[in-house]
Parts: sequence; C-alpha cells; structure tokens
Amino acid sequence: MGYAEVCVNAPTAQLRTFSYAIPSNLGVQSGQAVWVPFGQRLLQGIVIEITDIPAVENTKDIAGVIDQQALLSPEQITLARWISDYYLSSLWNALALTMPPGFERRVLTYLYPVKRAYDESALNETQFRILTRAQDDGRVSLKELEKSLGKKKAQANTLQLVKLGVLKRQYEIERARVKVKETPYVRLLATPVRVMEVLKEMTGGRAKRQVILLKYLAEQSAPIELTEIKKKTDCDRLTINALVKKGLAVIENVTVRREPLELQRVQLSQPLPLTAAQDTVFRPIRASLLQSEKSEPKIFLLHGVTGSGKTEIYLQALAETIKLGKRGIVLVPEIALTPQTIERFAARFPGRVAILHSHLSLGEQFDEWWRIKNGEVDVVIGPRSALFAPQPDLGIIIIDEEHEWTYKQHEQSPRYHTRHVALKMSKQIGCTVVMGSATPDIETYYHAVKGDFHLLRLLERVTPVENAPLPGVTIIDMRSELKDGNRSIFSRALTAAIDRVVENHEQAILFLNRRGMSTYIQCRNCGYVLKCRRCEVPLTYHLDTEALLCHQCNYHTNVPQVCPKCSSRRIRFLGIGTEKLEQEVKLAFPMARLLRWDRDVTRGRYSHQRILNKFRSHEADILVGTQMVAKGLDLPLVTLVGVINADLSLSLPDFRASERTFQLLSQVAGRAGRGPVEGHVIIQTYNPEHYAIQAAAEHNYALFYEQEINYRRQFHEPPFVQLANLTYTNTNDNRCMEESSKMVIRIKEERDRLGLAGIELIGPAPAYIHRLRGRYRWKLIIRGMELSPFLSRIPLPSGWTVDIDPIGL
DNA sequence: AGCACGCCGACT
DNA sequence: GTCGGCGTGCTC
Repeated sequence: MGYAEVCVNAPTAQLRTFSYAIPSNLGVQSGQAVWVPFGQRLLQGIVIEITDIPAVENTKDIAGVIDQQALLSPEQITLARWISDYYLSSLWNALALTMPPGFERRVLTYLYPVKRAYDESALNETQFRILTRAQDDGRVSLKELEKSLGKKKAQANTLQLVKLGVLKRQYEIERARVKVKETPYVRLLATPVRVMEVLKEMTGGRAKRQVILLKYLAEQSAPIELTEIKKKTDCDRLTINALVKKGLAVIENVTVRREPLELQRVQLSQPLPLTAAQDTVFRPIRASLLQSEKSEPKIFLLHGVTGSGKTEIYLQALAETIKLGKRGIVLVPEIALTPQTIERFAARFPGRVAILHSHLSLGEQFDEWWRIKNGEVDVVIGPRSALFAPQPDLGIIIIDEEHEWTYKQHEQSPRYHTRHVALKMSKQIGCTVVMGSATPDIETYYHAVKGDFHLLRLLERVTPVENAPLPGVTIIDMRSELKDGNRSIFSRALTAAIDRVVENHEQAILFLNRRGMSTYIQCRNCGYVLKCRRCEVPLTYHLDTEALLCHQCNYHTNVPQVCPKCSSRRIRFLGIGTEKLEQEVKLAFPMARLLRWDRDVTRGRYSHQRILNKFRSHEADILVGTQMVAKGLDLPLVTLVGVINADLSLSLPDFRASERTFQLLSQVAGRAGRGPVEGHVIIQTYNPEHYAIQAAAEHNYALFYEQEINYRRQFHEPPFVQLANLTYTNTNDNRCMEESSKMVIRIKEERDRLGLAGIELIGPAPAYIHRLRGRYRWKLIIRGMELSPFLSRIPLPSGWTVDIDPIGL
C-alpha cells in the first residue's frame, strides 16, 4: 500500500501536506493533480511526495486523478517549497504560480429540497424564504443565499434546515473555466470519382444547395471550418447534414489555438552587427551559456544607459541559447507599456515566441501555456508571472529593467520578487540570468560590485546617428520662478522650449507623476480636505467624469456644493494632475496638438498602443502623461522632455524615495534626443540641490549610487539589513491596535528566547494608508537578518499578512 | 468551507 | 443545573 503527501487547496491549513492512501487501481506520482476528500468536501490537491509510511494513522483514499500525467515537475515543486518557506506563503499558493491558467477550481454548495412532510411553524421567516427559493428553482446555491442574506445568516439558517431534514446539501465542483477549444470542420469523404458520379445524379434535381456545397468541398485541399462554409457558400447546417447522411462528408471537431493578435503581423529582423562595446559584454554571457557546470555563478547585471543597445544583447543571447537546443524567458515590467520591445523579440524569432499576460483572454492564456509546455516556443515574454511559464530546457532568463517595482508582487501571496526567484532558479537548474537596466536597483548593483554577480557596462549610446550625445538637462528652481513673479506651472525656460518644439515640428513629452485634475480639494474656510470615506486618502477631481475619485479604491462621488464640515461655499481645487496639466497646456500653447497618456485614458485592451501609434505618427505635438511616458519608448521626433514637478516622488515617506526619483528622472530624460536632432530635458523642482536630481541631470549613476549606498549603510537599510512587513487588517481600529501590540510582545518573546539580538521591531503604527476599502490597517516592521526562518516560528492569526523584502508603501 | 467543541449568559 | 449563542480550531 502506497501513500501520498498531498498539498490541499483549502482556505486555511495550507502550510502543511496531508497523507492520503493511494487506492490500488490508481497510478499516482508526485507532481500529479488529484481530487481528495477533505472534511466534508472534495478538493483539488497536488501530490508532493510518494511515501511508504503516512504521517498519521488514519488516512483517507485519494478520490481520483485530475490528469493522467504529472502536472508539475520535481523542480517546480522544489521551487514552490522554497517560495513558501522564504515568503511565508501557503504551499498551495506557491504551487499555483506554476499551474496552467484557470486550473484552480472551487467547490460550490447546493441545497436541494427534500420531499417530505415538515412542521411549517418550526421555520422562521428567513428559513421559509430559503426553502421557497430551493423549491422554486429545484435547488439553490449557498453562494446566492450568502449574497442576498449575508454570510452568517445564510449559513446559520441553512444549517438549521439541513438539521430539520427539510433541505439536503450537495457539493459540486465549479465547472472548468477554460478548456481546449474545438471547432467543427467538414471533411469530404468521397473520392473525386464518386463526387463526379453524385454530382451527375443530383444535377437538375431539387437539391441545388447540396450540389453547390459538394462542388465547393471538392475544390478544397483540406477540411474546412463549418462557419467558413456558411459564409462562402450560403449553405446552412441542414445542407451539410444531408451530405453527412449520404456518407459523402463528415463533421469533425478539430482543436484550434486561440492566438493572441499581438504577434500575428511582424516582419523578420536580422541580427545587427555588435559594436565593440556590445561585443565585450556579449562574450562572457555566451561563455556562461556554453558552461554547463551548475556551480559556476551565471548571473549578469548589464548596466547600460538608455539607447545603448541592451535589447540587441538580449536577442543575440537568446539566439545563442536556441542554438544550444535550449529556451529562454524574457521578463518585462509591464507588458502593455512595452509593445515595441515585444515586437522586436517577435520579429527576431517569428512563430517561436509566446506572450503570457493577464490582458489575454483566459482561453488565449491557456493555449499559450500548453504551447510552451509542449516545447513549441523558444522564447516566452511576459511580466513577473511569466517566470513560472513551463518552459522546458530553460537556458536563460532575461530581466529587462530589473529595477522596476512591478517585479515584486505585493498585493497577493506569495509576495515574491521576480529577481530573487530567478536567482534561485539559476542555482537550482543552472540557467543563465541576465538583468538589465540603465538605473540598476541599488541592491542589485551592490551585489554586482561585491562580486556576487558579473557586472557588465554599456556606457555609449547606439543611435541611428553616430555618437548622439545624451540629452542636456536643465534644472529649474521653481522657487526663483515664483520670486520673479511667474505663478504659472510652466517655467519660462520650459515655455520657450515648448514653443520652439512646436515651431520646428518636433515633439515634446511632459511628465507629471499624478493623475486627475486637482490632487486635493480643500475648504478655504476651515481647512478641511475632502477624503475617501473608506480609505481616508484625499479625493482627486476628474474633469471628464466631473467626479471626485479615490485613487486607492476607485470610490467616486460628486463634488459637494458646500464644505461637509463647516458648510462654507469656499471650496478650492488644489494641486495638479495630468488632466489639469493637459488643460493648462491647451491654454498656454493653443497651436499645439495634444495627447494624454495615463490610466484614466487607457481602459481598453489596445488603448495603450492606439495612443502611442498616434503620437509616433506625429498626429500630436505634445504627449502629457504619468510615469507611463517614461518607459522604454523610442520616439525619434521627441526633442524635449519636461518634468513638471520632480518632487512628487521625493516626498514619499519611504527610504527608497530618492532611488525612485532618480530612476524616474533618468528614464524620462532618456526619452529625448533618440533621433537625428539633439534632445533637451527640463526638470522643474523645489529641491534643485537634492543628490537624486543632480545625479539624474548629469546622467551619473555612479554619483547617485555612492551617496545612496552610504545613506543605506549609515541608516541600516537594505541591502545591509533585511526587512519584513507585518500588516493587520480589521474593520475595528482599536482591535487593530490591540492585536498588533500583542504581536509585538509575541515576537519580542521569541526573539529573546532564541537570543537573536540583531532583530529589531518598529511599530506598531497605523499603515501609510491607514484605512483601505473600509478596513483599518496597522503595520509592524521587522529588521534583521534571515527573517524567514525566524518569522516562520511565529503563528499568525487570521487578519495578518507578511511581506518579506517589501518594496514601496 | 463546514463541522465539533467549549465557554459564558438566560432560562427551567 | 441546562439550553443554546457564537468564537476557535481542525480537517489526512
């Protein structure tokens, strides 16, 4: 008798595995997806291990297998275990990263009426209503009842009804959300000779349509799609059925691939000759690809200024990998914002590239996933989750713009960092990792300087024009503008520069890192600032909807006529967002054609591309936008970049604020002067002497790094220490405070018991966003070394979340 | 999610 | 002394 250790998809108790007996008629192997009885219900599980001895005496049997083959490889299971241990997530959630899209299925509870006499007077009003609904529709799902009655009420009353024997409960597994798509095709069975005979017999008869259809089918060389026939021949299903009945044709279901549109029309591109500088960085990467020793560290940080040709290095490294019979994964920070990059990959490896991202339909995601699993693609491109694509024979992982914060998943467990997991994978399977950035993450750069990674540098630009210099940057002190009587949001220098660009038929980008019309609304009488009811974040006014919007939870409300606090009519709109900026540009530069690019104008699936294409084809002179405009765009006509307010990101209460500002400014500055005409950047700020702004203006990463790493060392911030965030969420603020204070005591006790003097606690304190969607949040910061094994010893009651190596607020 | 168990308040 | 409310913990 064999046993299996199974990880079960239960809401709680996911940290361990459970032992199940393998029935003798079932072949079960590790990595396989199975159905297992758990409590009252049947749940999905993944077999982690096959053993001879179960962990407990009494075991249940595995109910059945979901798939004959193993769903996950031993490597994937090992990796998931590590993720679960390091990021303190449930094992199931870690395993789920590597499962095919739409794989997870839940169990639904249905209530059926039992036909028997019952005492009507024993039922209360709610119970009577539940019973009536079940009787009317034959059954009712617990989910529906919970929606209309509330969770507790629905559960308590249905339980009563079940106990009384009036209702019967049955569990059903939610139907598969996605499966292989099949389309009916019509195939001609008859031989050409037979077709001729039949046509002779039927011509002149009543079955005119059948003749047309038969002729059409005889002209085709392959089976043809049923809907296509309907379109081309005007025949309907009846005509086709008639031929099928006569044994002349057959309808077959054929598996079809749901293909994302993005890659269908690309032109093949050829490798470019590498410059001397590119060749120098390419050579060690190629050497590492040829090296099969697992023990050799194969991690590269490619520090290359914008426009230095990093992408060509990626492309040639991938070509080299493919030549060796292996495959690659390319990670990009935000797929919707990088269509140009993706096109370049698709063009170099036509038909051998798959894209994975959440904008695809579930069906498309599913088909792409299986194409990858079956080894049909050489290159997978996607955001952080694409790291877990089932790419066989993985030889290289490329992380483009490695410093981007989107590589850290923080809103959902496991709260993993793509870079960290990729490094783990490299150690595990021996693949090469190439991380690239113009402004590397301080921590990555620190490790590269220390020798943990190979540091490669590309410090010249390769532009169509020989030696096009990096754009000149002017810092404008907005305090002196104000002193000189300029109260406009545009400095005199910026106004002049925009005028010149419009006159010369060039293009400009204006960058402002905030959406909306005005960023807060204040009563001038009492000073009250309008805030979101659920989040306590200042509401932003949006002109297009004429509403106040919470940028945190999307709550919107009308603009009040009077102050809600003092009833004064003196309500003023203050601060500025991209929408207001757009308006101001219209007023100041009436001749310029304008486009805005932010989250408010990019709702649809292809809206990003539409805006970008419009700007690229010079249908607009000025592009106004949030940080979206800073990402990898290559727009040769752009000769001016204006940063309206560089201080917004600098003032955030986060130790990475300087780093963030430096990155944003460097990136946005890199958008100017990528064509034949020299570019220029104007940064407006109230902190002109700040080192992040100074270093960005000089395009000097080393200068920024030296100051920043000293600051981190001095104040004990990463990479010199590890951080973890513990957050407690509850609708009751007092409860939050009590619970988090209790947690502090618990953690300190454990620390002192183990004698870990290096672990330090900060807080508890209300989180930066104290209230979110009606729930209060309190935060506890832990700093020290090797926090995961320490924190895993502390049980976390429900309401707590852990974030290891947190980024941002 | 759903069930058992157990602790405290309102009743026989 | 008992019934039943719900908060807590376990499910192989």
